Amino acid sequence: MVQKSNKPPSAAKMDAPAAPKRRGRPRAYEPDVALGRALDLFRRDGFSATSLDDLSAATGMNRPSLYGAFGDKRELYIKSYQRYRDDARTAMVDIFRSEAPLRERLKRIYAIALDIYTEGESPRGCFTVMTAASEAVSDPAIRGMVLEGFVELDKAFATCFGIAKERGELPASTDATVLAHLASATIHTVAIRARAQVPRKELEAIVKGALDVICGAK
Amino acid sequence: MVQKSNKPPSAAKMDAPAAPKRRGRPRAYEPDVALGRALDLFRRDGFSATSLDDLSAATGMNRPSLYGAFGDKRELYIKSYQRYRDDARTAMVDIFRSEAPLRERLKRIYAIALDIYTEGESPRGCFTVMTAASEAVSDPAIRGMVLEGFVELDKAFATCFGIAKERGELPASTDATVLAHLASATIHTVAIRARAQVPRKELEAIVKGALDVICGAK
DNA sequence: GGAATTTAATGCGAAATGGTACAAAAAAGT
DNA sequence: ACTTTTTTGTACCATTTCGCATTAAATTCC
Repeated sequence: MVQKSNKPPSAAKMDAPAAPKRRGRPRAYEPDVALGRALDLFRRDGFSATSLDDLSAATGMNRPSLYGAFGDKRELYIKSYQRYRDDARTAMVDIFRSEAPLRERLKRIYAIALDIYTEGESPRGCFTVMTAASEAVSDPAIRGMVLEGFVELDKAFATCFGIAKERGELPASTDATVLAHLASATIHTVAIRARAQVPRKELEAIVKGALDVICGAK
Repeated sequence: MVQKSNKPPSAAKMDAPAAPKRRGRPRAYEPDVALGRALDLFRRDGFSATSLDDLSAATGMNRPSLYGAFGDKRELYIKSYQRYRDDARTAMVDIFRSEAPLRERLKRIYAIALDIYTEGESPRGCFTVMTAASEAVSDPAIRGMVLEGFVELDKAFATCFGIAKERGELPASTDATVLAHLASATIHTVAIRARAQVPRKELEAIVKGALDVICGAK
């Protein structure tokens, strides 16, 4: 029941608040790394195929601690999904805002997406797609998060293309929303294919083809 | 435990082989409609959230009968998936082969896809996407089927675009494979979004935009 | 009508599941 | 030293899960 911290907490607070001197017995786990482990499991097996025993083993926390720290299985799933989204967002937001030319920005976005989708050996893929496909979508709160994820990505791409239009990188006649949907579709198709373990080379080829159509053949 | 046959078996043998006079007690279920019900359940809840009790209730067959007819849960899932694919294929194959102009053919293909993805009220979506996202992809046989589904769709689109090129509907410089991947990506993105209950109108708008890019704005 | 055969129906059982009660442990406050 | 507070660890409970063994029913063949 001990947590080996090989993977650093992605949202590690660099400014440790100087040990707030909590009152009772100290925690034997670090919430950040525990949540990361839970996320890995949920991502591999989905919501209902992941048992609390599995989660307990993976996080190094026993069941009651898990419960106390994150709530029940559903809440833990939601928190895992939020964490996943936060990580993905922080990995991409700088690139979306960068000054680089359009094609370069898009290339970097897709490179990061492929990193996320293909890391590790067992089926990974995209948690949003996993969640959408799960029975958990019948939960309105979870479905809301998924929808939010879709529009967030669509918007990011849309503003990206809007800026490119202003810069003259795209003809003035182009519809930024349409291109954004195509760009999201490309994200989605590689996400699903990655889940089925299509090799990264093929995914990169699909991305390249999409970029040729979107930005104009290089 | 009785099967109400409101939904006709999609693969109904029109030529009933004149009652082959089976030997023992007659079946109380019709395998085709039972498989259809199982398919509906798996599609709604995924593999592991669907219990044999659920399946038994939905099919009107008790557990041992289910077992005898289709094998264990995994086999039933696989057969459901095969059935889904067969239905989808037969719904689309004629359109892929039709003589209609490119854009018309594509419009019909996507219309059928949206029919499949949005029918019913509870989350439906695409079984291939569901399966890919499920923990079942770690099963090599199932993963194989999913991959097969991807290439089948890619190929169908690719030959579609190849023919369009020969007909002069597309510039000779277009890469049929690249467009095929884009067309598949559009299928995938609407499949996922449909699962999250994005209204059909929005899905149709996404499809229209993609068609404008693929075939040239109308 | 009776044997053979195929299916239905009941229900059992071992394991797993999500969740919790409760006592022991480890720290800080007094 | 002793109380208070927080967390851990064990064990448990009720329910669900998958799979099967067994018996009862319905039909054909002889």
